[in-house]
Amino acid sequence: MAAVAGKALGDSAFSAPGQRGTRQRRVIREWLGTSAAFVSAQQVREGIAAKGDAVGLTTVYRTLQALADAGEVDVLRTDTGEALYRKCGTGHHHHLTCRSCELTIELAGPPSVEKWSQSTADEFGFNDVQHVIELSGTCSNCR
Amino acid sequence: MAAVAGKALGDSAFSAPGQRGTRQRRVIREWLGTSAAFVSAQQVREGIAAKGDAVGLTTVYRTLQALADAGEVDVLRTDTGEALYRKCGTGHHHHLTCRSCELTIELAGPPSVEKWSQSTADEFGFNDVQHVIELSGTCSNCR
DNA sequence: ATTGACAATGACAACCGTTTTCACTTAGAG
DNA sequence: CTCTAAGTGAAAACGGTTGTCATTGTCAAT
Repeated sequence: MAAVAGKALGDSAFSAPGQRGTRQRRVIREWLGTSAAFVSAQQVREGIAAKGDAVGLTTVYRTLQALADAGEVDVLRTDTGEALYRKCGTGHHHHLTCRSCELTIELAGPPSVEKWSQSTADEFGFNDVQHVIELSGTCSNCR
Repeated sequence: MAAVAGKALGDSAFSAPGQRGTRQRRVIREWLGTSAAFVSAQQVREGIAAKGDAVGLTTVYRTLQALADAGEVDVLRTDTGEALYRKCGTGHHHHLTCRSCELTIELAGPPSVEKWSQSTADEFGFNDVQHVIELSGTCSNCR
């Protein structure tokens, strides 16, 4: 149910068996690539509409979810529960976000967390640990 | 806007000017104290109802929010956007949560993060940094 | 003890992001 | 070209949360 096959199939995602290449998916992925910030599903739709393309909100939600499942985008929740998406660079990283303007900076984690999280997991008998670190503060502009 | 004054006022919260001591608030705080896990607003209400007390859902939401603002409870969001609350121990801490059963363990942070987050914030010109670390994994029971 | 002002409550409706439904369209294999 | 299952999207459903507003309760002042 959850897991999508998604093997290595060249560099074009959505080539998994039973997945079709449609205009909508192409447009959404392209648009995401141009945005550096975290955006909501609605913003994606608006951004695309502003370019003259139209994609149904339902499709935006479904596509973003698929991208998230495939690990192509990061997802995070605002404190109102809204989901924000962002095309993520390769590899593991964390975020420093301005509480006022939402400016987000991608960070490498502190060198020691990997070890710490693993040993903590071991200590409590947990497997497959993942860690998320979010820093928030007030950026120089919003000071 | 974010920061709440919350001075030392003895050990009774809800003593801020213009705040009254009501049955509902007492009951909610008491019930929270008996639950070690993260719970939703609805669960709080049900738990209280099961004890024979009745509190309106609206009041539960408002009270939990007030407690969260006052720093008396931790808030986190499930991946469905639902808010979960938990009476937190004193001081700063993090969580290790089982992705399957939601079992949550309270952790002290790795020793170096404080320094790291401060220096990272400095580097990017951010003030008032806060950090959140969430570890997730599969606990031994859910293996 | 009584009063009165205003905080608090709670049933209910509104909100809003997200998901489901379902009839219609379309990509792409044969 | 044809066929079929995947994809689409408008609209409705959903579910957690927040707003509304008439009523109730607290507590300081009397």
